[in-house]
Amino acid sequence: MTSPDEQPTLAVSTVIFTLQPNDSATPELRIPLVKRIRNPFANQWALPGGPLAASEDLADSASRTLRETTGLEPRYLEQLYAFGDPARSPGERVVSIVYWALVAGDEAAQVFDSENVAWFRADDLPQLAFDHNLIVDYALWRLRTKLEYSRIAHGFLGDTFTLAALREVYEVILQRPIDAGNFRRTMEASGVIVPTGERLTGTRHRPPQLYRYNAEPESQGEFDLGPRSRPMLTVKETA
Amino acid sequence: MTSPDEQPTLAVSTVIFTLQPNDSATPELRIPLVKRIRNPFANQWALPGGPLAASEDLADSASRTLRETTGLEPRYLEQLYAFGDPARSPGERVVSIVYWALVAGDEAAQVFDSENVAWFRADDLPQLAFDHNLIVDYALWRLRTKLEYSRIAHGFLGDTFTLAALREVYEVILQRPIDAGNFRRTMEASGVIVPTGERLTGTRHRPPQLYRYNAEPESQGEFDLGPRSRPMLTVKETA
DNA sequence: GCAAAAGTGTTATTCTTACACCCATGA
DNA sequence: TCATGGGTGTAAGAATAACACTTTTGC
Repeated sequence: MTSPDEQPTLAVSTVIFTLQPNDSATPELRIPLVKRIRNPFANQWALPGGPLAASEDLADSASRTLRETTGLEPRYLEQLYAFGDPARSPGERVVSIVYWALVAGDEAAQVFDSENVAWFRADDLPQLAFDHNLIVDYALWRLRTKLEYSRIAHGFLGDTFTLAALREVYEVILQRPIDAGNFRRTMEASGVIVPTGERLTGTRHRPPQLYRYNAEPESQGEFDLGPRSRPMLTVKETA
Repeated sequence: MTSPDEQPTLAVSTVIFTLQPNDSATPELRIPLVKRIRNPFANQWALPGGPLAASEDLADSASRTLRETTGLEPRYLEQLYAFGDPARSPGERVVSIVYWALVAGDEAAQVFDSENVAWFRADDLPQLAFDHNLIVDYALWRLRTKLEYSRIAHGFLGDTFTLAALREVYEVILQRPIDAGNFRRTMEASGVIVPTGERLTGTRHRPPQLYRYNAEPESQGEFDLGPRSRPMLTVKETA
């Protein structure tokens, strides 16, 4: 065990969500995990992360981990929780500050799938190292909760998207069907999305309008823990 | 500055809220601050807190700080945020994990008001050490936001209370009047409170019913980050 | 009786939800 | 023309909000 007066180690980990296209009609919510190569929990899967560099901001550390694991930039990034139970890591006191992030599904397709990095279905994880199962469950709860009152869903999508695609994000994450007509009206009234004027062709039905996320605020009453180096890394919303 | 490979220091601080009875009719939202006795920021006011002890849980550390500062036990305690900007503490890298807490107003009256601890109105603080003004603002935002959808208001009150007292908590924190009739119906329908059968006498009007907080769950869909040593220290609600 | 707050009733309005139905396109 | 979602209309029901009114106490 740790000697009594030793300083706890500080680590930053990230729960990275993506919606990956699938053979079955609906996409799946997936997260990337890395295989540990040393003890404790050698050979078990764990959240990507690592010790905090001496002069690195917390969000930057999460962002870097995300980039190193997936090769992608987060479309949404927010601090989740600090986990500090003295018994959560055998042999050493580790306090983990955990972030959660969204990346666009089409970009994430199969990037960086190596021996040591793999994507798992969020609702069907193996036994993970440390308390990481609990952490993912909490992140999932947070994602679902926040999706209902906030404007983060577009974080799973590209720059433009149809209303059907946006609705599908909600349906997959919340695991329930949503009335298409009501969804359209609610979204349009909220001002969160703006029609681009373009339409998506090539479908075998009426070509749907494409929308873009509305960067203008109306910032839903969120508290902005800025300033940060990049606007992407505030608590609330991304550019 | 810090040498590049030095481990950051970990501290735990707490924003402690109370509603203190006042000469003017309405109570005031106040928080205790401690005067720093050493650099950096010597002689400036700061949030109570300190370095994390080697085998102490994060919430326990917050709870201990609270007890040492106010002599009280928290009626509600929740993690707020981890602040880790590399520049937030001159000369040394400090990551602070901040909790926020509610204590009952009548208990907090004037306890531990010494040379080095004083209670300040939450909306009228002096310039604080570090980034503590930002932290308090965030905690205030969180308190106000959470009060609207959660069942934490009784954390400011004693074991039993009148509906008028509970409503006053909402009115003072949210800074707007609330319809007494609608408030009564909403609260009673929610099942959050239960009449004790007792009435409060000694007023110069009709004696109001006393209520007690309903410990039974209906746990508003909160995620319980337990187990902890004491139920008080979960993320959601207290016993 | 009067003041003051407790407690109840009632209605207008807004928000939510369900679902019917027409529209535009590819095949 | 048919199948398939895109997109619009509408009405019932629930939740919210505003406010009038009755009740019970102390003085």
